Amino acid sequence: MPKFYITTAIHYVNDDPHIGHMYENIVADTMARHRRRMGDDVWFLTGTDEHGQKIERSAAKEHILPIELADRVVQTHYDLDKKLNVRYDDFIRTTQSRHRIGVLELIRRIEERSPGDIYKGEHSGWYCQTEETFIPENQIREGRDEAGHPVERTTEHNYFFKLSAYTERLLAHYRQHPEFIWPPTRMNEVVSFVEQGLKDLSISRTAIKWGIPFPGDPGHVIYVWMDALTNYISALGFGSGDHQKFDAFWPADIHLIGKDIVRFHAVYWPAFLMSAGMELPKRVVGHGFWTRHQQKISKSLGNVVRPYNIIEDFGADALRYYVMREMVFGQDQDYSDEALLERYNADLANDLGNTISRVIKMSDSYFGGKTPPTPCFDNDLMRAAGDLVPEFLRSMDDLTFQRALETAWRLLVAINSYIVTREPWKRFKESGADEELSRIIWNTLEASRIVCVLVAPFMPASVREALSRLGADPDRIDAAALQWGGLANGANVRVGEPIFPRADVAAYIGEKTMTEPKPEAKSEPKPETTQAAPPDLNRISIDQFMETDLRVAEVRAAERVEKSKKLMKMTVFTGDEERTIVAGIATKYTPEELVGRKIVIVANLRPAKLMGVESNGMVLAASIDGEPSLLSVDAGVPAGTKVK
RNA sequence: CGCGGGGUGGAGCAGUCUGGUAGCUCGUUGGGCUCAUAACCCAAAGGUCGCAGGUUCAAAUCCUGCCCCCGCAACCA
Repeated sequence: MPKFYITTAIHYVNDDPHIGHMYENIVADTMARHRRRMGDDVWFLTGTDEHGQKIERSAAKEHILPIELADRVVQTHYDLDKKLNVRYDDFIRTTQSRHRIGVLELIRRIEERSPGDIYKGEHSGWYCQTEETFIPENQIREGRDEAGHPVERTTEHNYFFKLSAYTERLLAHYRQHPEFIWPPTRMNEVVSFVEQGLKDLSISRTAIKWGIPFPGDPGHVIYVWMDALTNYISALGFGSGDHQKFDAFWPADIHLIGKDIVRFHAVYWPAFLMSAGMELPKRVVGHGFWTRHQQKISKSLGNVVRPYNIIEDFGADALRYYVMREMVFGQDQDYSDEALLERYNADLANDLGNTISRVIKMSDSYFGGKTPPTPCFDNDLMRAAGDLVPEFLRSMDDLTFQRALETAWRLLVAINSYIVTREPWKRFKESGADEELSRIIWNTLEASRIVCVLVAPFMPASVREALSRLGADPDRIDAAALQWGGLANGANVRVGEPIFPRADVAAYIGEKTMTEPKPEAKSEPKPETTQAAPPDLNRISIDQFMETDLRVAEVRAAERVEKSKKLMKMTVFTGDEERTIVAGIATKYTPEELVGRKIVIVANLRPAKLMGVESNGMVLAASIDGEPSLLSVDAGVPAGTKVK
């Protein structure tokens, strides 16, 4: 029996899970379920990354231990996976002892197989605590890194991994295994990155305490990648007395990850493994991101999507179907409740649900609650299924899930078309439940059954229900069940409430976004579905506010900053002095309309250099989608007036 | 020369690697059906596949150049 080992990235426990985590686990689960039903011996691993400074600090902020924070967030992942019907075989936490054992064993093997690959060196540079990494000199500006996080000058003695020695070997591996990285665009990126030459990698830290102590040098902890990536083998018992699973399942068939961490999985990880003399994973698959209004989803933008309400109200399968059907696998995709519900209505309620309900109802009323007595092995639906099933399977192998589902839906269209052409209701009136009618109805049931079996990995719960209503065995979703003829004659069918009741999109969206509960709405008002929890309502004191020196200033001169798209350099008079302020308002305002204008500035802001120009303060402006609108005061207010 | 992703009927998107009648969903229009969840079926309208060259018997697809849009970063203190 072929084995299939699939992993997700381990999720960092500094935040509750969002659509990105859900998506990754849904994809992995779907693939795992599909391989399992096709007969593979499947092992599906997911888990959490729980070490590092960010966790250490978040925990400290809440006055709890890092492990307590991790325990709490891990629980939300457990709960969510359960809700989503994500059935993993194992869940690894990097704080577990089995993981520590695996990491230490990997290091031991590297030292044994490739002496010198791990060495102690000095690492000095700008360290960003938010990113938990040293930032190259050229990316530092005003004490901050490119993302605006503060950096601090740090020197430490670290252990390094001799990544530089693997440049050629990695490139050779990519050449020999063009399928190693998917999709191909990511492969190109990685190749060009490696071709520029690799630098050795720092693999330990002394500044961090929350991690696995470095073997033989407990002042160091093992740094993120050497720690985190190893989960894929430590979870299999690598380094422990019980390595049966490791022997059976390593190397991984698919590491499913976000496109942002392809580099680590396709460069660092194989290099570690080469150094340890171990087999490399077969494939690194980088999926795209969910966006919100074409924007990257991020905590700081406050547009994190957590469609808990959708799951609650429409079921996990609705979300599972949507993400698999809507996203072209590998690319980015915009999320919206509206799109999800439209898909839900069009595909699940109208097509899948309605068709099943339609054929069951006919079978029920024409054949006394049973599947018809006569099967049929020569008809259009059988031929359609015969064409579509292999096509579906090919798409699954190609990871084109969107196309696979489209293919399954073509069979639904064929069923509906078949029904309309045959007009069974007319036939029943004319000649009753004769053999011809039996064949017709059986064909529609059988074809529906096959659609269900096809999509079972995508919507496990709904398909079980549908199959049992159709009179089929809900557990039979394997490759053999895709053959025509699986439906028994004379089995009980069951008419029931719609599996996918139609959603009133406008009403639902309206209801969910209303702040005031509808007086007559029978369901309870809920917070807006896709918005993150409202921002912290931590109030500040008046004293804290007074620390901000807001005052009126008069613009004396203004000019655009050269080569800059949005920066305007202004000379403003603050009542006692003139100073230079740079602001990102050039998209909206011209220098001419600014001069003479009275604006409001933050006067006691630390200076900062923008495009080489030092700015001493900040102008206040409201901004709509990045379009600034300056705050101003009446002309009579003198410059320097305090604003509060 | 910053990195990346795009530009395909009204909207949202496949298809581009592996050239060969331009496809899907929604929407619109007309017709049909009444078994089904106001669902379903059929048909129609609607596209110079960003622009310009080139390769080819044949280009949305390959090559060259250009234009535009969107992320990210440089620059929203």
